[in-house]
Amino acid sequence: VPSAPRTARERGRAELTREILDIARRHLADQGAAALSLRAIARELGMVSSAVYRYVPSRDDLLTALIVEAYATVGQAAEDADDAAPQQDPLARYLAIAHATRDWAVAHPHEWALIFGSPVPGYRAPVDTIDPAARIPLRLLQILADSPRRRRRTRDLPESVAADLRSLAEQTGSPLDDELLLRAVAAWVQLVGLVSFELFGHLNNVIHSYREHFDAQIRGTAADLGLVPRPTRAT
Amino acid sequence: VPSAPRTARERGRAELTREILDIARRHLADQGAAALSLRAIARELGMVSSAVYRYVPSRDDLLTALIVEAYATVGQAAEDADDAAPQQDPLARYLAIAHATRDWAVAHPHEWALIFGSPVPGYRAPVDTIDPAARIPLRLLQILADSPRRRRRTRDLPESVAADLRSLAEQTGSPLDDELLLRAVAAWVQLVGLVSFELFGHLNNVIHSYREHFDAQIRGTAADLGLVPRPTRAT
DNA sequence: TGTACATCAGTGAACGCGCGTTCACTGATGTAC
DNA sequence: TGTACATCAGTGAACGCGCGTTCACTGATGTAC
Repeated sequence: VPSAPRTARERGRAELTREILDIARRHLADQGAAALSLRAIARELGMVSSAVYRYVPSRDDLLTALIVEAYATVGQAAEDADDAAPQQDPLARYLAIAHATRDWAVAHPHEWALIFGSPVPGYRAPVDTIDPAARIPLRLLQILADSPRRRRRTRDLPESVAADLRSLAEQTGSPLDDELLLRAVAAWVQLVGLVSFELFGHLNNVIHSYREHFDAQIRGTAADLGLVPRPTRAT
Repeated sequence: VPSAPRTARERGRAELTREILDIARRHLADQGAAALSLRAIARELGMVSSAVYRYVPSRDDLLTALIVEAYATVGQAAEDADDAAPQQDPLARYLAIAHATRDWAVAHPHEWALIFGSPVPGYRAPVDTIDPAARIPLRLLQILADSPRRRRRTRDLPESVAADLRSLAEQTGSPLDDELLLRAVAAWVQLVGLVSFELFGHLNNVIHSYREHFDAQIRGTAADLGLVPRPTRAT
């Protein structure tokens, strides 16, 4: 962990590094990941293309940084929305996370495609992306854990699936039973799937009120998960 | 509709056209859509690159053909599986379609990514892709329509969502009510979402028994949809 | 059946464009004595 | 405070690669009389 930059060199380096990331982020947002090019970034900086290599080891590393950043920002948006919701109202929290995620995606479609679309050809996600990618699903698990649970009939799951779910529970310290864990995974898949369907055009000509449809679907799942709204008291 | 080819020229043309599509399909399967190149195809054919333009108007048209083909083959696989299932058993039909879809995707990951991943940059899907893309979801609607329905409490949906669903019912001639239509859309999103999560690596380190997990999730949704297994009679 | 003409497949060259990455270098900035 | 040396940012040229698409052309195949 380096301390605050001192020398002019260090300050310049920090600033240029930031600037490169800014430009890369903008190019990604405008054109998508495939169009991301170190030469284009250099051009915009008024530098020669090889100079960028003083700041970025390779195009793949830059892409990795953008992926991590995308996961981090959408995760942050979701967490902020969750924190701003009434903590005793699991339904409100669930809706807050879902809508914050969708709102971010609608505002940053190429970033969304980068992290949830088809993997970039020839690119393999490094370990750094695992933790930031887990932020939203972890919150979903927490909401379920914080929420009052009614007993439900548990199905018989194959041993292999139950093992995967037990291991998930251990890794996340979740108190949920297999049935709820399975539904939690489904909820996460649904959240991402709904947003991707919208952004990738798979609901063209079918759904027009995207936000309302999304809301209805998410509420349906919340009900299936047993998340109930806090009782409103009449005044 | 041209009749069966007669002249040597026509036969040659038909064969080469087929060959180009074969090679394109193979390149797509091996390397993904981004790596698809007319020059590479020409090279493999032992032709000069410009010759390919006698058979294919442009790279985008070739890509469109591959997209349509991918939708058609996965749709066909799903329909075949449905047709092979006992028609009076909606659960069996639902499972058959789901697994056929997943099996195809696992066998053709790049094709799957082409149709359900992020849209290819700079490419806009033409109208030709709409019909083939609708085959599987249409089957899902049919299964639900063919299946005995129990009354369920319908939620209050916003007018805009209800309108979208009514219009969907009209376009598909479906007798389902809003609640079931909404759940049918959710089921379709889930099916694609689960497969994409598996193929795109979003369940890495979480789920290992993909097939069993998929099966469990699909069965859960089938139960929520009210699809019941046909009662087995003891012999 | 034979000839004149039209069709069309495939060639070869070119246009114009882009990219990631390496490497020897100059000159400015920073550091140690 | 001043000098010698080390560090490092940015240059410019190059390597080696790829792509889609157009266009004038030759020569083979097909067709109409």
